[in-house]
Amino acid sequence: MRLSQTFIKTLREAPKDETAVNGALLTRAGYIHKEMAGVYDFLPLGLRVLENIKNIIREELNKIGSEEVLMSALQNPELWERTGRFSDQEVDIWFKTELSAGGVLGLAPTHEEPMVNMVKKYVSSYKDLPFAVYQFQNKFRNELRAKSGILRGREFLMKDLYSFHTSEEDLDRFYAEVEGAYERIFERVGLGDCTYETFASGGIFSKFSHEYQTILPVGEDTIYYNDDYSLVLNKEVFNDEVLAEFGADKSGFAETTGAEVGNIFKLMFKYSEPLGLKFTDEDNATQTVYMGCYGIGVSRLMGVIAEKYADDKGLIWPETVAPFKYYLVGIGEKGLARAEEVYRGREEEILFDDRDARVGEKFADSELMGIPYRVVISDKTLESDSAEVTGRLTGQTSLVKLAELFK
RNA sequence: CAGGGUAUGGCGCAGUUGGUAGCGCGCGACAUUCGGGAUGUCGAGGUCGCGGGUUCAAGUCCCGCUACCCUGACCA
Repeated sequence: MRLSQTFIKTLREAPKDETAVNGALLTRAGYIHKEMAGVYDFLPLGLRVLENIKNIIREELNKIGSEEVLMSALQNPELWERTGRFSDQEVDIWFKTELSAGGVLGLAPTHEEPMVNMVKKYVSSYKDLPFAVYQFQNKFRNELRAKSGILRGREFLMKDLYSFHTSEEDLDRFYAEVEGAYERIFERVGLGDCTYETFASGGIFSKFSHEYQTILPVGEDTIYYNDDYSLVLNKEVFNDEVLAEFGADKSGFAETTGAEVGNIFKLMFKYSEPLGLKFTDEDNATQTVYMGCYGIGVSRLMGVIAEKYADDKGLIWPETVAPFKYYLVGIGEKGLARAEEVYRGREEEILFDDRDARVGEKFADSELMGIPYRVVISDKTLESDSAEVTGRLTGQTSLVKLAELFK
């Protein structure tokens, strides 16, 4: 991508309504644009990061045999009334809207009901099970207070996966596979060493759920961990009774804050029962489908990575999610001409700063945007037929022969 | 939702005792520059969140509203 052709411009100062690190930097660097509290647009660079994260998630979920779909945001109240979840008393974060001909619709805060309802049409025998379906979709939640940039929005991108089984054993089997996939996902996006599977309240349908918490100062959850992080618990289940189950007590645990980037549940019959998702087993008996659901807050994940990897100069994207791998700067007539040649054919991995601007500004922007490698070609570097490559994370510079630049 | 705070050119800010707005960045033109957001000259751009009120006169005082931020609560 050529910087001269994008409509984005970086800002020296963050708007004063963006105080969170992720919101301030992502806005300054031109990744996101705020529409209103908790509602953001993703600009070309931001969308690329989002897509990179999505692709990592997609790869790992496909690997464990789940299928991607895309469901609607508009919801039919009748369906949700069957589980009692359309009531504002039961679920107090609904956005509701009206049909012009009369009648209410909801904007989906999650998708258990429509997913079960959709799947019902295709499931009748044990031979149809198991399977798992997921989507990347914008969720709408009427939060009382949106905050912290894209960490907690009213409209946000979520990956939600649902699995369907003939037995609890099979549900457990798949649940473990998801745990493995999640571990790989967080590892790949660069949060592997600070994200922990955490025990949290499972609500009324299971003893625990698992949350994936990334240790982060601005995280909203309070979590407790032991010496080697082998046991991490959300504050909501950090009590003597629960600890006893793990043969532990409160001593030896330290407190910190985390951002919930994922959450997985064994739903069992919570939705399949009221919505009538049944199957016929080998003995011709009618049984209820076992379910699990597994979420990842994709846009929040992007915000968490931005928070985690940043310094006083700006963002520092891990290569796996960076919008571009290289930030190319040509200096002087020869340097510029050579940069043009280098750029050609690599438009997808190079962000070419071909603007008529001074190098200082270009360098500052490359750092603000957090592109992993800055490549500079100038008279000086051309003397040795090389380019200067500087790592954003390390700050280290080295001369690399042009012929070996991308090897 | 409770408490606190803020609303003035695209962004960040200033505006004294009420007398129809000023700075930095950014933007346009020209010139000199050109490996760390350069310098100079000229120029465009706001009627001060919205609605009412007081007054000869309101960004500035009064009333109401809205939006946004922070802390907490909430988070199915």
